[in-house]
Amino acid sequence: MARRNDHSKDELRQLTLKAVRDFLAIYPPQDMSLRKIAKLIGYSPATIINNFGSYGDLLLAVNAETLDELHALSASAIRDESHALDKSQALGQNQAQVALRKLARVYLAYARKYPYRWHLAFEHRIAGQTTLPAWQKNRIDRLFALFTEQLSRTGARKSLQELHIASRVVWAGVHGICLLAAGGGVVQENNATGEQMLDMFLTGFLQTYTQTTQTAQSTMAPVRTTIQL
Amino acid sequence: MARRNDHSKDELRQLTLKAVRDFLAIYPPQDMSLRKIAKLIGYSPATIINNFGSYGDLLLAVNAETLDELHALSASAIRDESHALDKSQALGQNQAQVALRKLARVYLAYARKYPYRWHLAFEHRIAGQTTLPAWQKNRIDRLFALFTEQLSRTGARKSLQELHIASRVVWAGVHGICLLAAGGGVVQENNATGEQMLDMFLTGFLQTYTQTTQTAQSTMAPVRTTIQL
DNA sequence: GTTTTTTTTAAACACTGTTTTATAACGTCC
DNA sequence: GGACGTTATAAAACAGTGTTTAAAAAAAAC
Repeated sequence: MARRNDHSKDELRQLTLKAVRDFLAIYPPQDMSLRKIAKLIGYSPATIINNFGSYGDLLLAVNAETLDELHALSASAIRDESHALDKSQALGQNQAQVALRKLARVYLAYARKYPYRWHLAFEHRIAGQTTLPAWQKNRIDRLFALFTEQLSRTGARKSLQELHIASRVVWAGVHGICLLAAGGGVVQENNATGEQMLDMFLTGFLQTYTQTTQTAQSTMAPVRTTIQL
Repeated sequence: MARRNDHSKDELRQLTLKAVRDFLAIYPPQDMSLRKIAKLIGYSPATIINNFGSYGDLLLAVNAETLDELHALSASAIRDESHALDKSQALGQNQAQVALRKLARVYLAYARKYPYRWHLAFEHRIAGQTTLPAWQKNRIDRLFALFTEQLSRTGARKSLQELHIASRVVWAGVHGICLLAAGGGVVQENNATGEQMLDMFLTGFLQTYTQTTQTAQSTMAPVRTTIQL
């Protein structure tokens, strides 16, 4: 009940975060609790709250780590394609497509290797928090930017708006496929491998995306603007 | 503390389910609790548990309703395209594509209209339950089947395996886009409308899917089979 | 050596889902 | 009609949750 000075404030932060990582390597998020983590690191629940603000903020900090790690892995995976000075435009276009495929693979591999942490980062909703803090939103945007960047290098002539939408579509597709392939959610898929699904998705999307011009794309009229249920 | 006989067993079930629906029309799932629902229907928490087995089973029952409703809306939305006796094969192929677009729109409209219930049905994981019961898995499969059925009518010559994968890809894409467009999750998108994203996704996918033959599809070699993190 | 500040926690609080136990009402039999 | 078993209901207890409060001990400042 008194100060121990075993660890500095930052050491204790890292210690806590590691405990959460270790826990989520074995057990799903819903089995985790503030008190269990406290017992794991040998401190009281109140100490963790003092350092992070709340249990929700602790989860937010873990998610920030996860997003950083995923971003770092993604950026490093496409560094070759991304940084190479293109000899020809055609080569650059191909490199962009290869890079997008690698991005997708990294996502899938990550979701498979750290399913609980991945799940927590993308699905968790802080209780009272209606909108997540800016520093967290920036991390999400940084992930989107990787897709946007490569899409802009495919050589397809698109408006900025279409590029923006396309990056969201690709991200959403990859994310949805990872949900199916990495399980953890309600829906789960065993017969089809994640790699097969990613390949089919990207092949289909990129083929049309790179060969359709801006106007031709928008002439594909929607069935109806909105559906009223 | 004694039997009241105000409602029959089944009436009480319906009463409880309606209370949950009403609650989730306003408040997110994480704000809901067994005790709040009990207070809402004027019964004790133990009564609900007696009728449903556990709080988790109650949520499962609500999710079953949600999946049934979504399936019914989907099936009814494509009934015209689906049941029309095709005069020509080309017409049938086009009808299939229109049907797939409608399916996607229904999903998006539903996710927007009932975001909390939609979210709960597809993301919620019952605490101790590692696999969900068969009657729930069947409901998911029935949703997939709607996509599979329409995809098989597009006229694309594919193997059963490819058809299976394609239906998962389309579902995953639609689901991912709904996650972005309907919010509720960590990631959220405001600049691009869900309709735009769905159109771009389906246009891209269907164009390649319907024009590529089985073998040509599989010649598109993957970058690497698996990525080691 | 005294005072102030900082770190830490035990205990209390208001919740949560679940189990146990008791009781009141119903249906059935005589 | 009265006794008996069954069924529905809930109050209370239980073990758990995140959070707040208050107190105490160690470190730092003077």
